[in-house]
Amino acid sequence: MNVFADIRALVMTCLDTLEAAGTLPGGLNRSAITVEPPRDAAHGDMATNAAMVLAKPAKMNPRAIAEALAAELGKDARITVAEVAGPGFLNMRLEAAVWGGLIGHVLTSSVAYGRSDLGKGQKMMVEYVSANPTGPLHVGHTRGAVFGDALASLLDYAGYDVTREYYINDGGAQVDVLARSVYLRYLEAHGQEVAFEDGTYPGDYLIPVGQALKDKVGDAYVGKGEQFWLEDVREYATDAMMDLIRADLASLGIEMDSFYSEKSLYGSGRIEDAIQTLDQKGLIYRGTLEPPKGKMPEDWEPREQTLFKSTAYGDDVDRPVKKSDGAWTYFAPDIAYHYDKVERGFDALIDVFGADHGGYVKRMKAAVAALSDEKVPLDIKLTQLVKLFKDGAPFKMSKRAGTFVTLRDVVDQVGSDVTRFHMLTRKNDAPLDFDFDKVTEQSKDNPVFYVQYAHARINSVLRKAEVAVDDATLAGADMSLAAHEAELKVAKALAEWPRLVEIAAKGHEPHRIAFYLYDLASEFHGLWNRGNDDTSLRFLQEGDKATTQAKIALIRAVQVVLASGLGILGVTPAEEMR
RNA sequence: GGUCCGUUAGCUCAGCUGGAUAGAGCGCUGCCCUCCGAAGGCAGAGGCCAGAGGUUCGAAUCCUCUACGGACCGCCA
Repeated sequence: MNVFADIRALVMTCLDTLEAAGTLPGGLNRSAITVEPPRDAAHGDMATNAAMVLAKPAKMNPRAIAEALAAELGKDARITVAEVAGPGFLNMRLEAAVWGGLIGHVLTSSVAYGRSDLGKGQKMMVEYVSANPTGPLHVGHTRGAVFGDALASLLDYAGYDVTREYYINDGGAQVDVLARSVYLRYLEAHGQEVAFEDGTYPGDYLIPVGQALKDKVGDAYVGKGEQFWLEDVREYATDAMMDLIRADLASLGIEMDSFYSEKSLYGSGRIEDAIQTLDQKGLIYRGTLEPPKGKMPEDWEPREQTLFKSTAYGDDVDRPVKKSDGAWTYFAPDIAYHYDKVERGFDALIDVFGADHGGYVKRMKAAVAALSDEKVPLDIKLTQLVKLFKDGAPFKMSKRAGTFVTLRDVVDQVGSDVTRFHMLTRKNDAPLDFDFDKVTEQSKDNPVFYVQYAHARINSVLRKAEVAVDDATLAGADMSLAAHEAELKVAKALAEWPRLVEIAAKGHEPHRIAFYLYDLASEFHGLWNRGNDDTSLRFLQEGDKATTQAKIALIRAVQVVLASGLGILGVTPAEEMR
């Protein structure tokens, strides 16, 4: 049940009637007609722009259309007032019973209230994290992980068939570096002195990996050249790193549906296939790129390469798929990987990258557009930097100084719920401040706490109530007993939930959920506070079971929606505050 | 030099894809709370939506240019 959609449908019906009566010409495009909450609640419960949208194509005065439409809408039992305002807005007030009915509906639907069939079961892939398997995840990855996971849940809630995937970059030179680094730790485990030169990973996290390798193979690799051990150690080490990463993700409650190995593409013919497919479309050629404008790299010299004509799909320059020595660039397996996504039958793709990958957006979109004949849309969401603060002062990360902050450091300090919620209180493309002290503060300033507190507070009322508080009973409560203007305001906030889910899902913007939850919590706390002055607004009305039940039904409905929203964000609703 | 992102109250940020008098929290100012629901509550001040053009019934939102801040910019992943 979506009250806004219901009323929009009613507007459509009324327009049909007007057309049939000859008041309006037929065949007008109605797609731009919206039914929304007005910015100022004093204008009513809902407003439609129908008259203004239709005025031009109908060659009629918007106010004339609005007045005819208002008369028609007024005939519906749900509408108490429909009046024309300003240039042709149509403001409507709804019968209190509509809001009361909504509460019953929320309680019988539970988490299904707000679910949408917007996605119509379309297959959608969200690729996220995809960090190189060379070490534990750090703070930057954390934001991408949380964002991607919440986005996936949101799309699932909005009716898409979602697959969560991690692309393992295990095919490039960085995993050779990893293997060499682990080998050094392996020698160390055998009691040798080793030096970590530039270009190796000196992190402590590889010590147990070197030890485990020793336990597994003994001294088989000691004193041997790379040709004997590199491949084995590489595989062993990347597996170990992926175990580490999986555990990191699990600490945030993230579980991928699948992991896709870049390495598996090499030698399988898939890269060749993908490039050949582009070639057949006339998009592959041999050529030499112009030098980059502005700052010229010192060792730049023109070289002929195999290029993808990404400019045919909006990129700024064509991109190399083969290096001058004939080996694939990193871009080639990426193309093959995305081709594979298309071939697996996904209707739409989303990639979540860190902002430092912003330069690859156009070429990746170009590749997918070319490979899917522009049938499969690819949206790329970039997550901006996380700025860490401790005691109010910026906290600089440095590998060298040992102040490198991992995902695990953050989760261990503030917990998964706080981390996840806070990371979603900002748009993905705006930088985010993360203050270790502020995010755990128990005050109204902290949205995480404020939303959780609302949920817990409702629990506390439910515990104290001396009436039946199961949802089935509450759903049957006489809501006319909780129809004070302040209470209707809360019900109206609940009515916006399904609409908000669709808006957030369409825009791929999970942060909207977090902001909505804050607003809803704020409505609830506001109602609670009014009960301090006006005892008739308190939820527990001694000696009046029917009224108490109606009031509890209202706040229990709030709790249902809070729980649904928190569920999308991957945050556990708090049962009580410590 | 180019591309992408950002610029909204003193500060940190929302703004429902073009709607009415642009919102929230913090901070500030003034009231209220010392028994029953204050890990606070109520009210107020505070804005040329970076700037300039354009598009139309209507622009913080769309287009162009400019300024400032950030990220990235053959053959590293």
